[in-house]
Order: sequence, then structure tokens, then C-alpha cells
Amino acid sequence: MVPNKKDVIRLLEKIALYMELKGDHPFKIQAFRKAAKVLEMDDRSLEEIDQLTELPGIGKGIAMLINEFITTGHSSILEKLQEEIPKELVYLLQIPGLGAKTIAKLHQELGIQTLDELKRACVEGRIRKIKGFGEKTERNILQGIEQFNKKTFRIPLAQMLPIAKWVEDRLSDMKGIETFFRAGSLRRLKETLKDLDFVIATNHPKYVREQILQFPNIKDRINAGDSKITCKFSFDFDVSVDFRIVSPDSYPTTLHHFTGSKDHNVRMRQIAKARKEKISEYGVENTETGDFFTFRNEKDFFAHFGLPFIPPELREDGSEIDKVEELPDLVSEGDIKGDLHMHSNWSDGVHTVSEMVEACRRRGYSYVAITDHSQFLKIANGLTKDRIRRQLELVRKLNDQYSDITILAGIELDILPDGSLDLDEDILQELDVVIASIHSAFHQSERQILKRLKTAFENPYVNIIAHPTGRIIGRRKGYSVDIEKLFQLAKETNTALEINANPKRLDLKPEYVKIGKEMGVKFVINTDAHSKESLANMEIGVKFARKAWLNKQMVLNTMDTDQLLHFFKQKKEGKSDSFT
DNA sequence: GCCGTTTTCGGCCCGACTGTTTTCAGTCG
Repeated sequence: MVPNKKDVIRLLEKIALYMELKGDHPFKIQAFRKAAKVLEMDDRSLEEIDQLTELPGIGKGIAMLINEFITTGHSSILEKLQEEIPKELVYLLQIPGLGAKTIAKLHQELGIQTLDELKRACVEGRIRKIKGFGEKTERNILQGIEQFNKKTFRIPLAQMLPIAKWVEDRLSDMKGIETFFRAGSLRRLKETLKDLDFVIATNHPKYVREQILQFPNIKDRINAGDSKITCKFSFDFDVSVDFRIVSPDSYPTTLHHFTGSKDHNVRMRQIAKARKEKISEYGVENTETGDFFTFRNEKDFFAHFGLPFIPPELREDGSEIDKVEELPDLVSEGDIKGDLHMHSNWSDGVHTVSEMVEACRRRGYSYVAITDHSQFLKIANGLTKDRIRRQLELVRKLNDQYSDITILAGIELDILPDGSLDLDEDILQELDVVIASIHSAFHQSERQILKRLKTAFENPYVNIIAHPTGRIIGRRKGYSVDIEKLFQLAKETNTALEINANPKRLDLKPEYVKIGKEMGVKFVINTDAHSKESLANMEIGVKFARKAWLNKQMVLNTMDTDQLLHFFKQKKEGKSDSFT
């Protein structure tokens, strides 16, 4: 079997691991990791890449290694490393707190290779006898093994948000804090998180430190330094939380630093270095004059380097800094003129139609669509034709009461397992907006799913396909769908695709939205709210959409009411025209 | 190992915390 790109990436990363244990030069190891990363970031397959050395980070040596691997199926460099280093040691690297140097030493001194041998050596107190090791280290290794056995997985954003809020509520009540904010992958809005990070500005660091260490639910103190605290909190599951305590002067740079990503920071620091400057958590230093700069906010920090403010959710692999010129006028929450997917207590929502409308009015929307489930979803008390007509009446009446918001009568129409739609066209045509979605038979083949979606796309009354892949983050992968064909159908039929703002879903993901964006597909950002509180998820949905560098023009619900209705009307009339 | 309108040799992001040391190495983010 000819190795593919993924195999090559794995090979390079594996070699890096072995080199670490061997004690090779850190920069050499870094070079292998960088090469793996460069390959991963490149969209092309191996066959499509003419010259490997054209990629930045791949030189003669690594190119030769890759070519050997492709032609022979194995790598002499890896084989040589494997002769020197027992492969069990690579496994031990996953234990938190244990790095390559420690493992190598334990192997040298005590001949330890496996997890069991390591554990036994700790229990028998043999580790403390090695020079440079002590009792504490022994205990820490045991703890690390315990943690490793528990395998702390990344936790879905939706499960972490309430815990973040819990921490924020406590920080808000705390005395002596100037300001604080969430950082890390939470601030960047990653769909799963390893831990939570908070940056705190204060002139009384000791006082703040003491208060944090008194927080309830602390199960374990990992670090408790003057400026950095890491604690494990115990909720339904264990969550590690980092607190960074800094002076108000340094707060913006610290916030930037701990928002990351790591790659983003590395790129920023490279840029600083080229300007004879050095970025740290505390500020920017001119390495020639010794001048030290702090900033009022992150915007000023970026401006110092001639960059516009790069929103946290965009800070990923560092390329966003170099592509900043291409940064479009990103869609923002202020651009959103309405929410086109929500449920009332007519189906499985908790609030009445008028409560939902009132909540949307307070959000300043120009329009709102009430889209309860259709009859197929019995468990959600889906609406029959009769109930739809009754709700329609209610919506029309309610509409007469308001001059500042347009209430659209809608439905979330189920696409049935057999590929038909849950309601006939005679009722659909009476509605203002129809959202179609799949809630059943997820196991079907990609072809069957596509056939179902196609029926919906081609129906003249279906305006939007909701949560197009059906995933629930960390719980359900979703049905198998051919993304390119999905976008093609959306484009051809003038149907918008939903970016679902529910943090459990966040469906579609940015990688997909990027593809659709190139194809000229229209998106709509909806909360799918089942209560008025969840309407606030719009903020999350918009930020998530921004990860795909989506601009206002690509998002349906940034249009004003007339434009929106015009867009819907065009599909009904069979015209395919884009809006502007 | 890779790279170069400051360099083909000498850099490659930067700092906190811990545990073990008597000034620092290892790990982490």
C-alpha cells in the first residue's frame, strides 16, 4: 500500500517523539513537527505536490525521508530510532507531567519501559533514590499515571460554558479585581476545550490569589504561584481552570498571550523579533533600546505592529496574521436583523410565541420566525396541519400589534426517512418561511441522505436547511453527507444553509462553511432557541461563523425585511438570483 | 533539520511554577 499524506504526517510526528526520547536537539525535533504541520495545512494531496522542498519547513533531508517512505513503505531513520528506543517509552510521554528527559532518565537508571514498571518503581520508592528526584516527584508521577488512566478528553463547549459562567460569577463578586476576562480556547470559541483560562487584572495580586484558592469545588491545586494558579474543580466532571493574575498595565498583552492560539503567538513573536522587539505576557520590549511598551487594550497592541484587531475566534494557525489584508468585513452580531429558527411551547419550546417575539424585539431585531416542529416529531409535539393554521392565525394577529418587528410564520419541516417531506405543499405555501431538517434515520448511506436533502432543496417552499450535518459535538457525529454536493444543491436551488448557533451543535463547522463560501452559498445564522434565554446564543453563532471569515453579504439574516422576503419569494417563483 | 534584502553559520517565542538544587532543569501553555 502506498502511504498517503496522513501516513507521512504521522511518520514525521512519530519520529519527533522518538527523537525527543533520544535527546536530540529541540530545534531538530521542532523541524520535524513543523514539516508535519506544513503538510497538514497544505490542501493538496501528496501526488499534487511537485516538489516537497517548495514547502516552507521541508528541506532536503525531510524530503528525502518522505520520498523513501513513499517508494519503499518504510523509513530507515525511524527504524534506526526504534532500534535505540523501546517503543513503550513513547507511550509514557502521554502521562501528564512526564516529559522526554525524565522518561529517558528513568529508563537509563532503572530500566523502566512500561507503565506498570514505572508504577511499581514509584510504589517501591526506587525513584526517589535517583539524583535529582525526590519523594514529591514520585508522588507526582503516580498522580500523573492516575490522571492518564482517566484519560481526560476534551470537553464540548456547551458543557464548559455553564462552568465558565460559574467562575465568572465568582470573579465578578470578588473584591480587589480591576477587570478579568476569559482566555484560551474558550475565548477563541473552539468546539471542544481542554481547560478554562481566565486573565485577571489587579493591583492586589496576593489578595486575589487567596480568594481564588478559597473557591468552592476545588478538588486539587496543581499550581499556586503568585501570578498563576491552576486548580482542578469538581463538577459533574473534573475541569482544570487556569487563573493568570497580572497588573492592569500588562493585562492586554497577557490576555492576548493566554488567548493564543500557541501558533498565533509564535507568529506574533516572530514578527516582533524581526522588528527588534520582544513580546511577553507583560508587554513589548525594544531589544536594542530597552524601551518597554504596554497597551490600553488588545487593539492598540495589534496596532503597534501595524495590524488591525484580529478577533480571538480567528486566531488559529498564525496564517491569519499574514492574510490579514484579505480580512473581509466580517459579519458581526450588530449586523443580524433577525432570528429565523426558534421553537415555542406549541412544540418543544418553553415559552409562548408572544414571549419569544417580545424577547426578539428587546434584542432589536427587525424580524423573527417562529418555526416549531412539524407533526412527524411526536416527541416534540410537532404541529399538524390544523395546529399550523391555528398558530398562523395567532402569528398574524400578533403581527398586527407590532410596528417595529415582523413576525414570520414558519415551520421546521421534517425530512422523513423515506425521502418525502412531512407536510404537503398546500400548507407550506401558506407559511412565510420553511426550514427543513433531518431528525431521523441518521444511519442511512450518504446516497440516501443526499436524496432526502435533495427533495427538500428542490421544494419551492423550503427556504433553509437547518443544522445540515446533524452533529452534536462530542456525542453524535451526524449523518454522512457529501458536503460539496450539499453546497451545490444549496447554490442551485437558492436555498440557504443554517449555521446553528446552539453550542451543542455549531453545525456547520468552519471548514465546511469555508468551502461553501467559495461556492457562493448563502448562510443563515440561527439560534434554534427553545427558550427566550437561548436567543442569546446568536453571539456564539456569529463568532463561529466568523471562524470561516464570513462577511455580512453572505449571511441571509443580515438583510432587511423586504430583501429577505424577496429572497424567499424568488425561490417560490423559480428564479435563481442572488441577493445583494 | 531548516532557513537567509541584516546571516551559508547561528539562530529557531517566551516565561511561570515546581522540585530539586544551592543556581537550575524539566514541563507546560
